[in-house]
Amino acid sequence: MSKQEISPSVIRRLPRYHRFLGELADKGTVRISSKELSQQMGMTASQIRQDLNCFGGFGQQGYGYNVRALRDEIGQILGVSEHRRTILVGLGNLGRAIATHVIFPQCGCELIGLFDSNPFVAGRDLDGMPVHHTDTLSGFCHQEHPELAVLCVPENAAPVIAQQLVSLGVRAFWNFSHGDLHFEDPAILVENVHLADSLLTLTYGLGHESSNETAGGTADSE
Amino acid sequence: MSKQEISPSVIRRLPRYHRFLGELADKGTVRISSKELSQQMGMTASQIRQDLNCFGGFGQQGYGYNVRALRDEIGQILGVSEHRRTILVGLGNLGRAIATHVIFPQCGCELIGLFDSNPFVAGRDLDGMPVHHTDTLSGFCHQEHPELAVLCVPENAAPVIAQQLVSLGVRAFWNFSHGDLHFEDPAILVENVHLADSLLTLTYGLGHESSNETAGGTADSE
DNA sequence: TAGATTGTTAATCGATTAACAATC
DNA sequence: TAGATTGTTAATCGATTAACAATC
Repeated sequence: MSKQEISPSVIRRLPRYHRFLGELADKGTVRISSKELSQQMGMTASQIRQDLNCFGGFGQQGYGYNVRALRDEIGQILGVSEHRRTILVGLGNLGRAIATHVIFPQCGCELIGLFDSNPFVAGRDLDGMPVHHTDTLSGFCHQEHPELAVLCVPENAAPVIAQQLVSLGVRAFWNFSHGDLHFEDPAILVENVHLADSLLTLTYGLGHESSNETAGGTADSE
Repeated sequence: MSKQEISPSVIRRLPRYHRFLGELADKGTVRISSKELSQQMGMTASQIRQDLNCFGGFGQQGYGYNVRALRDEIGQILGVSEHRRTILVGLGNLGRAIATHVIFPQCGCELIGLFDSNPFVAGRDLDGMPVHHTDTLSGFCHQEHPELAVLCVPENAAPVIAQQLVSLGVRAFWNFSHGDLHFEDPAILVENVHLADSLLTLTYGLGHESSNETAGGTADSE
């Protein structure tokens, strides 16, 4: 119960634990030690135990961890069983892909509305869900009270729409628009996703790979 | 010239510097001090200077940095002007969105081939680029020598295709398939992207936001 | 020259790893 | 009980911040 400021580094590792444990559970693995898990995940057993103990003693000495129970505990912490009311704004290539590819319910999110400012897109369906026009955002939010918004709009539109949504009660943004979103109010959560940034770390790595044989070969990327 | 093992933390910040400086340059800003930039980016001036000095003295005492020159230097380091021969495998929702949404040339990548195992997808076009069948990967690679592959295939297919591609000379993977890719050989670079992981950090934040007023409000997410 | 701001060293902070006593 | 493995403290390591001399 006593939540004592978990570090961001730990939080960012939780989804990965959840994923690995889910796959182990699916494979029928019942128990696992921090050592085994660490080898499979490519990290130290110490770190796993340290991380998990931020939240409580999920293991049992001499035995290890129950895979399914641990997965569920972490799922609980992440909130995968919640039903966060979520809207998605901007149904270009990326927006459509996010809407159909990301399994929102598995992340504790319920996609309750899709929006686009293009009248040729609004009015149509996407996978059976109607796409509304952005002009109707205000009315929709007053009725439906979404708390999370996925932004797949152009860079210049993002801050404006985000600001409007904040005034309509949205408290968290998953932002795919180019350009970082930021709010003074620390209660408004923002997760800026920049796919190109991720690609650039690869090209950086390739660029310096030709100057090989030189350094100690510590070029691992995960 | 003397490359002395840049830390991953620094490397991951480079694309963001590049982005901000690009926008400043577009706005016509000629010079900027580490202090000004730090305020705009939400970080310390110390960190900026420390980061940049891993690569050399790009600034000038008493003046600051020339925006355009610095942007170009960082672009150079990241390799944005390269022409890495790149293929994309898997043209489902996500694959199509990546192919059309990510501006590969801006990341130093040249998309030279699209592949899918579905015969109804292969043979068609995507934005004027032909989609080949995965069966033709081997022949294609022997001729075209791609060095980077974007994987948007299902989880179970990813390791198999990746292994095949490594044997065909591919040295870097931008992996969007569920499940992490990993190679023993440290010369093979992998960047695993898990969009759901990113979303889960938001839902985690929301989940604990109700227990507000308690902690010191250090809930910033960037 | 005086003012500003870098490049760089030193101090601090946080995160990771190692070690081991507790305990199943 | 003996063996295994956790929970947790202490040691190490790396990354961030602060400070300041160098210099434009």
